[in-house]
Amino acid sequence: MDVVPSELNSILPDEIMDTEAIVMEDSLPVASPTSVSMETEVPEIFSLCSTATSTQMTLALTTPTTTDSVPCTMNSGTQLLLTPSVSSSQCHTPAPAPKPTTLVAGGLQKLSAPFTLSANHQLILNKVGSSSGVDAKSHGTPLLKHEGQKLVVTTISKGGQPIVLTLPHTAAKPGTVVRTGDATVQPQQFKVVAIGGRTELKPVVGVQTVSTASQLGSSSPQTASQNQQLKTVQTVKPVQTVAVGGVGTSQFKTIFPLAATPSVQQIQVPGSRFHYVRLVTATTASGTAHNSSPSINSASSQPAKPLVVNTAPMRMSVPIVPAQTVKQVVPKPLNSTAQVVPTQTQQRLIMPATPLPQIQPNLTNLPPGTVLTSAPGVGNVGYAVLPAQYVTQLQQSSFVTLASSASYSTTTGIQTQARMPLNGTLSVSESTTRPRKPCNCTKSQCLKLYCDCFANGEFCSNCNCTNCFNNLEHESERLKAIKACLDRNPEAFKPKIGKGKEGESDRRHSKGCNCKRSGCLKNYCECYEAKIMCSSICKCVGCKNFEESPERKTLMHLADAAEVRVQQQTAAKTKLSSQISDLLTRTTPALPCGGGRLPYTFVTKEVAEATCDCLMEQAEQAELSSQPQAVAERVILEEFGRCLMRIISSAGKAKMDCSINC
DNA sequence: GAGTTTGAAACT
DNA sequence: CAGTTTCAAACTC
Repeated sequence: MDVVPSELNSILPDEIMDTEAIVMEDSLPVASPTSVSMETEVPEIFSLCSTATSTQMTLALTTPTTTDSVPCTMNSGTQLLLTPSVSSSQCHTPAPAPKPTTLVAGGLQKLSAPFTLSANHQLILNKVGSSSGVDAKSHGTPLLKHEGQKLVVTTISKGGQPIVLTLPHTAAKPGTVVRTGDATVQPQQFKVVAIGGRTELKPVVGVQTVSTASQLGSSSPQTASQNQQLKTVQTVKPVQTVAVGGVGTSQFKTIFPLAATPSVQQIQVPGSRFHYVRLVTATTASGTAHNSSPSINSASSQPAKPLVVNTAPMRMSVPIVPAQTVKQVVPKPLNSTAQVVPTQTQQRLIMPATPLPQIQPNLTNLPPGTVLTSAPGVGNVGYAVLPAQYVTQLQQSSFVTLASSASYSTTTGIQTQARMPLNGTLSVSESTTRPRKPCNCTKSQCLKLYCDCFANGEFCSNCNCTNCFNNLEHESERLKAIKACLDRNPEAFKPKIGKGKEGESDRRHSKGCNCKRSGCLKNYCECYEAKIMCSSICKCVGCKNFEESPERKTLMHLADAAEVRVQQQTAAKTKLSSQISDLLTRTTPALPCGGGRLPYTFVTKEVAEATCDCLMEQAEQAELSSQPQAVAERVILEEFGRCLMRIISSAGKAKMDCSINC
């Protein structure tokens, strides 16, 4: 079974091939958190076990703290449930225990399901009905045959190391987890790459097994499978379901099962904010897997509510290690809000329905049914590169839907359909929370690092650029551009502002600036723009952006003063607005018909004028009658009293009338 | 808003 | 690797 041609791997940046995130160790006891030696901050034990029945198997994700665990339950054929897990090695399904022969320590089971470890170190569990799979020995890889959901796990390691494997299965063949690779090797690092495809499965974590790998590497597939035992699976970090090396950023991994046939694998480039999505066509899986392939969505950082993922191709998102960087929108935990709604002809993932600040940008440019062509020269394998931000934006969109058409007839393309917010416009919140400015590129097609969007790993969205290729419609060009940038500078997409050396400022520019005329006190300077001081690695001339610089201090003071003024103005405006609002509230009848109006609200201009007229009339009469001033004043006051009485009487009458009428 | 300045990125 | 060109953002008027 051909999973991912090596030629495709060759296209991808080398970083993808790096394996640093997860250490795999063979001798760990089952589900023993304390014994885990992986490079984890908060180790989680992830156990995979199945029930004796064919209907359900459980993927239990546990952690010593139990706070971040997200157990997964995979229903045969149709659903994978992620449910909280407390214990570290228990199957969560209430089904009877598996056959004794497959039972291993901690309730885990041997792998009896077929799988394929491809030449490029991808482990595939296939829904292959027959046992005539690839000859494992001929490929130097083991093969297990299994009639369960197809599961693809890729190490992407050039070294080709162990992999992990998980798999659900039928009653006759209890779900199993397999580990491949040579167990005799030292603890190894490997990267679990996105799993996807029709039968997309999320590679949640690294996996540790107890099996001795020699069994796997040298024995026949069947033998290997019998000897394979799943021990533990670990995530690298609490919120992370896919271990990835390099400088991570707050990101999601997402699988876009965009077409019915091709599987999708997602790859995280260490240190890159791009998400590589690899489309894989399982040539041997055949269409039989279509309706029974489960999708596994890996654990999120949040305590998990059950997450039901349907078998239909869908998009899955997995949060990865949050990083130091910053410009990115904090990914929305996937925990409980994502749902998958399968349809006959389309697979839809309805994203969290909560009000979301970010909208996927360039899907606005995608007409429904946009086809993403396969990668040139790679046969029926297509791929796409998605920036993390984009993924995040997608996830945060209330209405984003990526769908694949079941009627899609070829295996060389991906059909995507984007559904935008109903109003088709960005919300206020989204516009205000947008982390970057729109670009204005005109000549670079937004495919060079001149473009901030591209440099930040984002698709252009609501930009003012012309002839923009930084979108899904030009994915192939975009991919080439990314590769070109990475060829020039492997760290091109890594954050420029990183940690400084010990003793230095916490943050400093990774390359330093080269300013010559700005004194590093204008935003031309990347250091100044990032609000950090120049460091020893800067090559700037006439730098004034250092700690004791009087110019810098002056600027800082001015900036502070300006900020204070802005704050004061804001506060004043807020206060005034509040007062006006309060005044309006007070002068607005609390009840219709004036029933609850305050007394003074009855003294309108007309009433006041009428009252004055009455008083003036009394004054004139007193004057005409030559009354003493004291008498005149008394008459006027008496008239004023009567006026007040009339006003009060009228108010009361109005209130009564209102009460009657209402 | 048009024109200028600036420095990173790209190119040679 | 250095010099030059291209580019888009920052800035000025």
